[in-house]
This record gives sequence, C-alpha cells and structure tokens, in this order.
Amino acid sequence: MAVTEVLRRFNRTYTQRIGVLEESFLGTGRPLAVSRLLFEIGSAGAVGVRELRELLDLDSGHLSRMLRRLEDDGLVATTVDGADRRRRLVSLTTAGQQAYDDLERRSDERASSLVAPLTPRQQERLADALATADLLVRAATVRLRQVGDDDPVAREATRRYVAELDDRFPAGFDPGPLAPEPDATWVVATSDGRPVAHGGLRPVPGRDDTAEIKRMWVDAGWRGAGLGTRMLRHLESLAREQGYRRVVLDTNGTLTEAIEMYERAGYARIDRYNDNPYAEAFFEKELSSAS
Amino acid sequence: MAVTEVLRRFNRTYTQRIGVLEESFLGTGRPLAVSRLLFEIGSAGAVGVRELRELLDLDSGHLSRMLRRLEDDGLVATTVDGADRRRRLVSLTTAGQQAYDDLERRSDERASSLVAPLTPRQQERLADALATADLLVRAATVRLRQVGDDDPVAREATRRYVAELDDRFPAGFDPGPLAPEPDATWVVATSDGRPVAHGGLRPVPGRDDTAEIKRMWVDAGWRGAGLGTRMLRHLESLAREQGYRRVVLDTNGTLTEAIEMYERAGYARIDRYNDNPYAEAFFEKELSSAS
DNA sequence: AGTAATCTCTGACTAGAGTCAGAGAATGGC
DNA sequence: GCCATTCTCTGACTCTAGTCAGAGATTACT
Repeated sequence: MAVTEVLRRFNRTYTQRIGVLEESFLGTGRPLAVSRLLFEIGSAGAVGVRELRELLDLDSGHLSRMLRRLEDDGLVATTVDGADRRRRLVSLTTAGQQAYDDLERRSDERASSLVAPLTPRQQERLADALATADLLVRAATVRLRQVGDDDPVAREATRRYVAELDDRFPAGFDPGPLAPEPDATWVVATSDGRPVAHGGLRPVPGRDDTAEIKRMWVDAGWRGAGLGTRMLRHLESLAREQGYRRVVLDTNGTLTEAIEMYERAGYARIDRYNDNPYAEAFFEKELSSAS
Repeated sequence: MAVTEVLRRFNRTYTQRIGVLEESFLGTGRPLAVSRLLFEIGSAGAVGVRELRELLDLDSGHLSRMLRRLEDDGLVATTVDGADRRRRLVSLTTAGQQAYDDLERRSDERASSLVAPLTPRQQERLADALATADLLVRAATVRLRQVGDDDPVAREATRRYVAELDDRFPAGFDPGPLAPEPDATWVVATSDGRPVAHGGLRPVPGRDDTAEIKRMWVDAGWRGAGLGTRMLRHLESLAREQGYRRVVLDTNGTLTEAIEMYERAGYARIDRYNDNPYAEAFFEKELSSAS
C-alpha cells in the first residue's frame, strides 16, 4: 500500500481514537486551548509570551486573553523581562504547577488505558512503531534554512558540532579560534526551532570551480533519518547554483557513518588537499547539472 | 521508553504536523465538520441520517443543520427511506461527488507533500510503522460485547465464520441448519461497528462443571493483533463467572494458527468428546479462580 | 385502536476559537 | 534625539461547534 494511503488511513484511526488524548485536557473546567497553553508553559518552565505565540502559532490577542484567564485563576504569573522591558515572561505559580501535574497525570492515565488491552509484547511493538513513525515524521518536517554564522541557532549547532568532535576524537578536538569565513554559506536544519543538523559551503582559494563542504553535523538522536544525505544534497545544489562544478570535503577516520554516507552519496576518495591535522579522509564529487 | 511516553510524544508530533491533514478540508469554503460529513457520505455511498449520527457521534440538531447546508449548496440530496418513512437517506449529487473527489485529491496531495522529503526507503519504513501502529491501535480499541444470536452483527460474524471454514476445509464446510442454542452466550468484537472476532460459550449436557467454546473466529485482516487470545480470555472469564471450572473446545487440523493459539493459552489436548465430523483436535483447560 | 417510542427537524441558546485594528510602552538604528 | 519597529494588550467582531427542548410525522407494541 502506498505511503499516502497508509498515512491517510492512520490519520482517520488516529483522530477517532488517540486524538481523544486531548480529552484529558477537558474536565478541568478550562477550555482545551487554555489547558494546552498551561501544558506548554509547564513543560518549558518559564517562557516569554513571544515564544509561546510562535510555538503555538496563536494570534497575539487570543494568547493575551488566555494568559489573563490563567492569571485570574491564579495558575500563572507574568513578569516583565528585564532584558527587554517590552516583553513579558510567564511562569507557573504553585497552584499552576499543581494543575500542570494534574494534566500530566490525566494524560498518562489516558495513554495507559488506551494501550491496556494489548499484551506487553504488543505494547512494545506499538512503542517501536510509533517511535519510528515519530522520528520519520519529524525528519520529514525538518526545515533547512540558510543562515549567517552569527545566527543564534547556527551558533548552537556549531557549539554542539565542536563538542561532539571533541568527544569522539581520541585526542580531542580544538578548532582553535574559529576563523570567520565571510564568503561561506551556512545551512541549519531545525525542528521545533532547535538545530538538528548543520553544514556549510565555502570557496576554495585558487580553484574557482570548487567549493568545500564544512562542519557537517547531524544530532545524535536524529541519525538514521536521512538528514545527513538531505543536508549534503542541499549543499550540493546550493553549490551548483553558485556556479561550482565540484565539491570537496575532509573528515576524520573516526566518523565511519559519515564516511559511509559520503560514499553512498557518490563521493570519491582523493588525496589530502590541505593540512588540517584532524582530517584523515578526503573526498570529491563532480556536480552534474542534472541531479 | 515506556509505551505511554512514546504515545504521548507521538501525539504531540502528530497534532503539530500530520494533524494538519485536516487543513485539506479547509480552503473549500466549508467548515471542517461539514467537510468531514461530506467525506463520510461520499465514502459510504448513500447512508441513512441515523447511521451518520452514530458514526460521527453528532447531535441530531447539529447534523440536521449541516445536512441542510450541504443540501443548500447542492451537494447532497435526501430522500425518505421507503422501508421506514421516519428515516431519511442521504446521497451525493453530481456536484457533491465532485466536491468529494476534490477533498480526496487535496488529502492525497497533503499526504504526499508531507512525506516528499523522505527517501523511498524511508517512506516505506514510515508506511510499515504506521500500518503496525494502525493495526495495534485499532486492536486496542476493539470492543467486546455480549450479544444474542439474533443480533445483526453476530449474524454477520457467523456468516463470515462459516464462509471462511467452507473456504479453508478441503472438503468444504456445511454447518447444516445452525441449531439455535438457547443457553449459549455469544460475544462479538467490533471495530467501527463491524465484527472482527467472534466466539461463544455453551453448557455441555451432562457435565455441570464444563462449558464448551464454540465458533471462535478472527477476521483475516486482524490476525496477529492478539484478538483471538483476548476473546479466549474473555470467554474463559465469562465461564468462570457462570460457575464453570473447565472449558473444552474442538477444532479442525487445518486451522494451525488457532491450534497454536490454544496451546499458548494453556489448553491441553484431550480425546475426542463428540462426533463433530469436522473436528480433529480436542482441547481442555482448567479454569483457575485466580487468572 | 390507542399509546409509547423513534426519527428528523427547527428554534433558541452558549461557549470556544480565532481575526483585525489600533493603543501605549519600550527599543534599535542612524 | 527622532522615527520606525517591536511587543503586549484591549475592544469589537465573526464563525464554528455543540446543547437542549420540543414539534410533527411515523412506526412498534399489545
């Protein structure tokens, strides 16, 4: 059966049965949207109103009114953000924390009772299937975005990239003062606003037809979802758009999954082309105008 | 990770991303509920208003108004049910069929674009995972209901049970005139109002402590979801409630999955205890008061 | 034949969800 | 320091979803 069919069938099953997980928000005397808001504030600790609006994609008037309602009920407290006094921060009061815990408990109970008729083995199968579906659906909805290297999300991605290399390389990894690369193009993949993959492209001095792929990184929890390949493809097509006909990259021998991915993606080994002390494997790929 | 956690995590991913499949109902100038109604009428062909109300669990006033809206838009036509002139039947007009096809197309497009970023292999994995989740969620929400043997759903189940045996037994299966069994208890498992499994319990003449399990059947599309075992457990606990201390059953050697299931469930082979010409294997199980 | 029950529909509501314009306070860029 | 912009909030709406009571036609029960 085609994916779309399965997806649509599942969608119907879902809205009819699991969708009712939402019901756990009801019976609290508060409308659904307000409960959902409370849940979101509780999960995040203290949040800015701005962030809430973006996260839940709400109209500012609508959100404001719902916050007022929660405030009147004594569940949240809002304070002015010291760093930018136009903004306001929202956090749970003690009563709010209690209401949040109550929502958590209801949701857990609802979920438990839903799977209760299944045997332990079936519950395990269901958990596996849902975890796979979750990963893939998230992966499918990841957004690739071109950013400047001063973008906060790009910075976070770079920080995590460096941290991981430092962790995996036997001798650690010290990037030195990361030289600013004014001509580089950076791409970050985000999910729910957090970076999950990163990569860049920079011109190679002296070779007009060649760009180098830099700082390829995929979050550990997201491996196996094809994000690396997607990032690579994306960078290649950017390179093509910028007029390059060839890309090269270097990598460390420790990163075996990465090397496999490069080979699968049509990269061929070449000789060392720089003096990067951490690099042990070097690759190139000719960019056909077609693909 | 525990099932409930995975389920809840998936639930959030889902409502944020796939849930938007509903959006395909929008942009048609009709509210969501009305579109959903149109979709339901279109899937079913012609339906009674009564059935729609039960299927979608709607207030009669609400449904009536929505139908009127669809009628005013020229999408559906209602006629009086000849068999019971209180009832009304709804069917799509030509324009309605077009609107339905349009909804179908939108839903397909939405589903396709959602999975488009995935590789074919990932799409396949997603389809597998969702199909598994779908089966298990449906199985978890199946309802076991005690019915009289004149219940229309029970009749349908029996008809399909007989048809399947006739199909699988090398020499076919002729139940003869199915003798009414006034003292029997019948249980049917339904999903969306359709029978998916069936079984019964009847006293064994001359042995007060023993009941016989009859007409065990699980829909072919539902095997592997543990429905048979659940039905068996359910019948056993009914037998216990009715004061029996032992159950027996007979079956045909062709039904290997069934035999395996009985053995897994703690049934032990015994000698032939009746002259049923189709029966080749005979089982018993002592009912402990505990389980 | 008479009464209770069933089915659909209308009228009269309420509450939730969301949109849009604009006011008032605060900030950033030049 | 000035102007444009950002952020939150209020007011004034619309539309959807859903509830409840009851009317009128029809059928089921005995």
